[in-house]
Amino acid sequence: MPISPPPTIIDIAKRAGVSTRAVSSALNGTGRVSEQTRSVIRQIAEEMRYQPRLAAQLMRARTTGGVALIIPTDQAEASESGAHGPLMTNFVDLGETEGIRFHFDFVSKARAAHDPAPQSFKGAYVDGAIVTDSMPQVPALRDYLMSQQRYPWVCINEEAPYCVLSDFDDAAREAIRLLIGVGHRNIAFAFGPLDFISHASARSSFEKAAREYDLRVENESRAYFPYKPRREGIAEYVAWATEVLRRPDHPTAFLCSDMRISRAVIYAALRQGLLVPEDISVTGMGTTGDAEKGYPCLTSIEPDFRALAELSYQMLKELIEGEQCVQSTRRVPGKLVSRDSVANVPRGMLCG
Amino acid sequence: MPISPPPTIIDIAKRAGVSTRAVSSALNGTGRVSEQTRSVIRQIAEEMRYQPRLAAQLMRARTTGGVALIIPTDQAEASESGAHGPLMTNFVDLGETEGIRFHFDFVSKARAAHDPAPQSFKGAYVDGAIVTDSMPQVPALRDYLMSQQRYPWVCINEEAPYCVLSDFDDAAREAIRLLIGVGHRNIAFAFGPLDFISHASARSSFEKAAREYDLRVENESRAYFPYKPRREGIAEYVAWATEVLRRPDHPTAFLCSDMRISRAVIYAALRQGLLVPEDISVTGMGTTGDAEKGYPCLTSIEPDFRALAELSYQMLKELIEGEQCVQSTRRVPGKLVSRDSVANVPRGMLCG
DNA sequence: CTGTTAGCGCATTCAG
DNA sequence: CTGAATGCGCTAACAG
Repeated sequence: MPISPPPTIIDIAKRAGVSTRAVSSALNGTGRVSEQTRSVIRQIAEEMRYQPRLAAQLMRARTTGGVALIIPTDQAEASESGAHGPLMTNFVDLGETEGIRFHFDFVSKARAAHDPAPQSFKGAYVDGAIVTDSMPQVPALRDYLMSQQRYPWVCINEEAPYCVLSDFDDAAREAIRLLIGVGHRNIAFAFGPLDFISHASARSSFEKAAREYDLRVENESRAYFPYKPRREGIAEYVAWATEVLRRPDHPTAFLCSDMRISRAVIYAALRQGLLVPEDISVTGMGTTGDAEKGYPCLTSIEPDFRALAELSYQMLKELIEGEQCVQSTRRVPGKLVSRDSVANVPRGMLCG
Repeated sequence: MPISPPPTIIDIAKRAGVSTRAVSSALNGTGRVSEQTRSVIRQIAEEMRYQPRLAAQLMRARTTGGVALIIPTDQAEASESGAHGPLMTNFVDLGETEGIRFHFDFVSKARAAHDPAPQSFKGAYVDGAIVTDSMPQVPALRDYLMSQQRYPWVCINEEAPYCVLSDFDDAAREAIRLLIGVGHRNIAFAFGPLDFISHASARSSFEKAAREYDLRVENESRAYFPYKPRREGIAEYVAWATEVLRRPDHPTAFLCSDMRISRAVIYAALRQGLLVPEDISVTGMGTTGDAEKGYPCLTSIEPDFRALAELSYQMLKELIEGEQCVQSTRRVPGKLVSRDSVANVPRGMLCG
């Protein structure tokens, strides 16, 4: 049997012997309808499995109730930033509680090069956009966003006219306090590419905290790794960590701004017979998923994705609704979560 | 200045001094318009930055040109299945080349419990759906999909009336041939929860290949791990691997159906002074991202996400367009990709 | 061959 | 509570 076309309010109106206006009122709670007819109409709508057509609603409405979540992605490193997963699921949650349609819109470097306008800005079915980080990878997109006026947008973890940024100051302090508390004095820092705001911000937070706690970090114990795709990066991290750990007075703890660097350090340590966390402590930075995808699970600093999502949406909402001027950049503190990669400094290495 | 509303074909028609029909024809290549007026109209549309309103197009069209990619997700383990990333980016690519709107629709266990109909089935803005695996986590969704008639759907890596499944037979053979080729004879198997089709299918592929190559796998060298969330799982893997590796005649290679198990084995080995890959070889199964997010990068079996996406879309297209009966379940071979976790069996352990 | 007119589709809402 | 108008892109039917 051919599937009958979806019912419209007209079908319902006929069946109920009322006008379409009555149906609309009854279902949306607008206008005036008697409780009597309202419940009859509801009943019938239920039976016929009525669902309003989004297209028809969008035709009428001046505002769409939709928000694009724009995710710049270079196909090659699609899976590298573990942040997209948690961000998306948090936006899904938010969409459910706030009743808005989030439209996930991946824009690839290749596409942006020949047409920088994101797909979701094309059909007039969103009111604005939230843009996730990793924009340095897709510069054309940024230029386009700045140049257009129609859609308000706010950035997550990226400087922009309106943005919300992770703040790692507290978490960095906490991490260093934790390490000092269990006896570590000789600590190494390792950072990912500083043109990514998360790494740059982690660095400044760590350096600030180190100063506050009078921690001396040797220059040889500081590393800055440029961007390398995938495996190449890791090989470099391992080489560095191996080198550092060969020194007789090597550090007993490593603070890293990237999970892969952390993993590389652990690997390098283990290969020289140094156990983690018994001999060497390591912390990471990134998502829960990445922290728990290997062993030992990493004590690490994590962005507060929930808050990032909520705040960015709040800002966007203000921008969409109001002439109201909102605070243009906000910060949300990251948090340190303790797992299994930090322990007391070994007896033999205690100094003072 | 207030932003002027987006232009419509009416605005263009006025500006060009023609009818709206002419504009529509010119822009869509339907009907007949002289090259003359066509280029004039195109010019004007360009200048005015005209974009057709999706809502208006959808109103008229009987088919929407949209496809939902339904991703069942339990918030808690959102980041666990690394497959979502590669799948999504492949669908984005596909959407660009095929000119279809893919609508990513995450459905959480919680939501499905009180309303099993996916959001994307509500407003009549897609023609059908592709459903990714991990459905066992959200059983209500499956029941709903089976019960409804309106939208055709095809499953990826999950048994269903229409589905496309990864086939690891060839890759498993290749993996075992690789290991045997470099001298391994004493091999262990470790599998994740068998109620996930990927693990179950990996198991049968490995067992089949083992028989073909006359490989004897001791019963103590086989492990089946039930589903445990996150860290708990890993601790168990490590305990098992540690135990196995303590045996004097321990295996020299581990074939695992999950990257986390692989990582746990490597960790356990390293802690007992066994190097990977020099002393112990390990393979994994999963995504490129997970294989390269730690060290050593894992030689592993990977689903062919590109083909999975393409085939599932082809099938769905046939279902949407045709009364045509399509082949109802198709298989796409996974592939073995060599990285750094497999090497020659150590001299001392060579047998025969 | 080139073009126009007159609806269609459907949920919402203003004026009765 | 009802009738009719609105929003906009598409297309069958018709005219020059």
